[in-house]
Amino acid sequence: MNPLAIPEIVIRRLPLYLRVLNRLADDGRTLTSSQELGDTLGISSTQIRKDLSYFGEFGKQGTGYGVRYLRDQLRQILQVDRRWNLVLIGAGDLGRAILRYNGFQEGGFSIVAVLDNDQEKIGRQIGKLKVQDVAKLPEVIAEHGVQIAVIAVPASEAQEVAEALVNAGVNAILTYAPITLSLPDHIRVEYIDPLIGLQTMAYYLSPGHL
Amino acid sequence: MNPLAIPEIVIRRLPLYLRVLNRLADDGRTLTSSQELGDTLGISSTQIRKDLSYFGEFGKQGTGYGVRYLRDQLRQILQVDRRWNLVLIGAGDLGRAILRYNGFQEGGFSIVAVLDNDQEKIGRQIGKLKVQDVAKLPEVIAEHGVQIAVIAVPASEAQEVAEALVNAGVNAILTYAPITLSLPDHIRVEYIDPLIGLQTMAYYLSPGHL
DNA sequence: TAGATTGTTAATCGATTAACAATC
DNA sequence: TAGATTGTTAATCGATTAACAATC
Repeated sequence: MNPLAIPEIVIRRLPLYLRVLNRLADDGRTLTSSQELGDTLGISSTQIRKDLSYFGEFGKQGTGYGVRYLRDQLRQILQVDRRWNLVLIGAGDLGRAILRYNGFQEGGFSIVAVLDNDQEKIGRQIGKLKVQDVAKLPEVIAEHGVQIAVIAVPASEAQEVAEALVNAGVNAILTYAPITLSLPDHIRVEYIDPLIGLQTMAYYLSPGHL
Repeated sequence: MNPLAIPEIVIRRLPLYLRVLNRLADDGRTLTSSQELGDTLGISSTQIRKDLSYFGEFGKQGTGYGVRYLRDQLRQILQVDRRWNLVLIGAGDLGRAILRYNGFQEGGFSIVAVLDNDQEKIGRQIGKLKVQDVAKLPEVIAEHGVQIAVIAVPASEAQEVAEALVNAGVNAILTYAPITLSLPDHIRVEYIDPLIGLQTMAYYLSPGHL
């Protein structure tokens, strides 16, 4: 293995740090510390300093971190100091909610197209986008240089959609369908599944755990 | 610490196992193995057997696991062999998407009320539920014996809503707002934040990582 | 019986944290 | 200077996995 490889669990915490830094910057704060970041997130300050140390030295002893500076550095590290074009598959309620959520935009991602296979939905306007036929997938992907797709279709269709996306050249997928996708190893997949959290909480809410 | 305490990371995998078992049962399968479950989820078979061993012995050597039996056992362990009543705060696009998603229902959770603070939305019908004034929170929680709430309001309102929920007696929260909630330690909180996954993937999509 | 698969132990691997020198 | 906080090392802690006896 690459001796410089950074643990994925570290990479996964960087967006959390970035989220807090964005918030601090919005609040007009100029300085922060690993202590403050950790308290906000429920993480130890040591862990935050250790995580950051994989990438460089961003703070000043006795002073802490410049909020904007650290934010910009994290954006660079995560490659969200530029814009990623996304396609969204599925124009149902969930798809619409995703389209109206500003967070993607603010986080560095632009949804440039929404596609569906339902003739009823194709052609409808949602915000600034018109729902396109999923058959147009290859053209849309090529046209916008899309590398990341978002799946918001029923579980029963997700695998098929995912394969079409991969065939069209996408190499990362964020899926809301509660099903494990079976795809080539080099395709990155992230799952959003609210049931995991709910069922985990249910376990801890049972009498023996409270 | 309790020497019998089971690592949370183990608890968090059980819903994944349950999801696959539900699927296998729907497909009419009667037997499975740790190998098959692991292959489906991208987890080692050893880890699955080890995880299950915290709770008992559910399989037969040489044969594997009965799909329905293991599914029922996991439901019992996770306490989703019964129904949990949820309240949903926020009747925007996301709230509506959550209400129409069957997965909660199938996973053991029933959304029994939806509340909002927007006079425009209060009184509207969404599916079987009428949007109620968030001021009614305490009564609604008491009436339905709600222990778990789902937050689908903008980030700027999430902390306030969370505090109201805790005051009304809720002790677990699933939140879609991209903000870390500051709440008493005994309150369980689960976060759904699509940006974490997207930004993690962006990191790995950069030229040096592909 | 032979083959398959579980449940479990012990070893390995990897992540977190305590401690502290450096230094602003 | 005194106080605060970083960056880093080494120790600790915890999770994963390899190996295998048990047994269906």
